[in-house]
Amino acid sequence: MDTATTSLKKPGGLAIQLVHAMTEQIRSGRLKAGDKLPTEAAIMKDFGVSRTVVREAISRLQASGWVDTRHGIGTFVLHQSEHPSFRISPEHMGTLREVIALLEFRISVETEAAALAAIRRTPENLAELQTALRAFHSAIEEGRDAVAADHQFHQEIARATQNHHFTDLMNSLGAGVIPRARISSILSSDPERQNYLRRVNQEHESIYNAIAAQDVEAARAAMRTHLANSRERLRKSDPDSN
Amino acid sequence: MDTATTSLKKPGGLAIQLVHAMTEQIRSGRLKAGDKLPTEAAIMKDFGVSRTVVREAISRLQASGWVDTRHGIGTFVLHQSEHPSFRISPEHMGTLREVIALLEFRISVETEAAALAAIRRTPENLAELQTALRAFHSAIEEGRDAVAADHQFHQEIARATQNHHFTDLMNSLGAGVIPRARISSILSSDPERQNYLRRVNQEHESIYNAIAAQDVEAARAAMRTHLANSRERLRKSDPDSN
DNA sequence: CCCTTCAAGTTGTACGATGTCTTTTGACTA
DNA sequence: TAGTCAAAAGACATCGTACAACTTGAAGGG
Repeated sequence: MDTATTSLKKPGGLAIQLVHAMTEQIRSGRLKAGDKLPTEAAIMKDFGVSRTVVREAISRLQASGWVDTRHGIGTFVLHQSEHPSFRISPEHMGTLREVIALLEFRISVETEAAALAAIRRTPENLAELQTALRAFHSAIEEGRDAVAADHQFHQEIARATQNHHFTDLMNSLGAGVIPRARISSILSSDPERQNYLRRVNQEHESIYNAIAAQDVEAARAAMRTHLANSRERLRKSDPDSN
Repeated sequence: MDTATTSLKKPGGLAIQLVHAMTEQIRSGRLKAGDKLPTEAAIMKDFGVSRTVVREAISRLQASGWVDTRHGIGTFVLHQSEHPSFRISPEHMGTLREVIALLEFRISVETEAAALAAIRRTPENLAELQTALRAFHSAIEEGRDAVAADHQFHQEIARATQNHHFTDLMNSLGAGVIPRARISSILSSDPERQNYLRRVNQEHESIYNAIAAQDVEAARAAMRTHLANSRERLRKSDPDSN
């Protein structure tokens, strides 16, 4: 009952097969970078499938970066450039020096994110920020872990920029990069730890207030202060490392 | 107001917009891993688009690894890997708005990178920067493609920070994000293009001089000026986009 | 109670029609 | 003759309908 007219079986659907067929044509060199693909109508006839399938296949090729389609002109093969992915691996966070380097990197991204957030934050963003702020505060007072709320706060600032690159980056960093998660063992005594976290909370509130007031420079400064303070607190906790 | 009035604006195609809307729902947590997406019919109604658009959007989400569809059952959100890698997918570079968003992100990273480079650059870094600068200059004068040299310059600044996170990020962005690669078709006339590139070269030299002089604030300002100018040049080339 | 069959729901594919964008062409004007 | 602009043609974008394939779960018969 298998209409094995052409060849292979049915891995998934016609669109998938078509994607494979076309990527193979590109890989093999029959279609070089810059070449124009046949029109959708031509592909329909060549492979004996409907326009729906052709369009879905091309759509996937676009999503994968193989081709680029221009309205009213055609679809073209792109130069296959490698886009190595950027990721923070936990193995790189072994030394204090590495944690500080990451903090330095976060300063660059998050100070600007705070500035943009101050301009563009929506009322919804403010509400989410306040939620994270409250969660952080109650976590401190009740002695619970505040790392998740901390990360949530920073992530919501990224979202308030309305620029998904900031969100994506914060997302890729994850909650594991919150330095406090690592030094909780250093600050052993409970009062000292609470005092430390209250200072952090205060810095968060300063950031929030600047964003709420749409004060760009204040937001930038408050975020830089916050992260720079984090860096110094780390340095102080282990002076012989640097 | 969550129903049909979730209407969207102009950029790209409806499918792209739908992809963004859905990825945002996943990112924000409204759709968690394992959740079932609404049926295609429901999405059609929610967003007021045809099934063609819905299917194309879902197809792209599949290609990007966000969701998985099972015939006769539905589409489900996949659990993202714990440390999602940060990656600029060509899918996101389709519209001018997206290119500008990326430029905005680069401003945040590279202004700080320039500042750090001004402090920490080694003589070797300076030599590499000058090499890139010369390559850029000669490429302009000889009418060759200057994109590679441009990217090289920015990458070398990242390296001069002595913080591998900046290098890694610039590496992941790749040369494909140099806006000029996309607007070369816009600036068709050769004199106009050369004039444009000479301005860029001049801005690069300002950055280099500040870094060479170890003037932190000047480096920061020069880089911000350079990227902000790039953004404005883009905006001017297509004013109705914003 | 188990097995079969069927119905409903959902995704997969096909086809035709219309809208929009770009390039080309050709008539019209200076 | 040369330049300009509008119409036409080619190609992608979106829409709507119809039907096929697949899964699940419930009804029905043994």
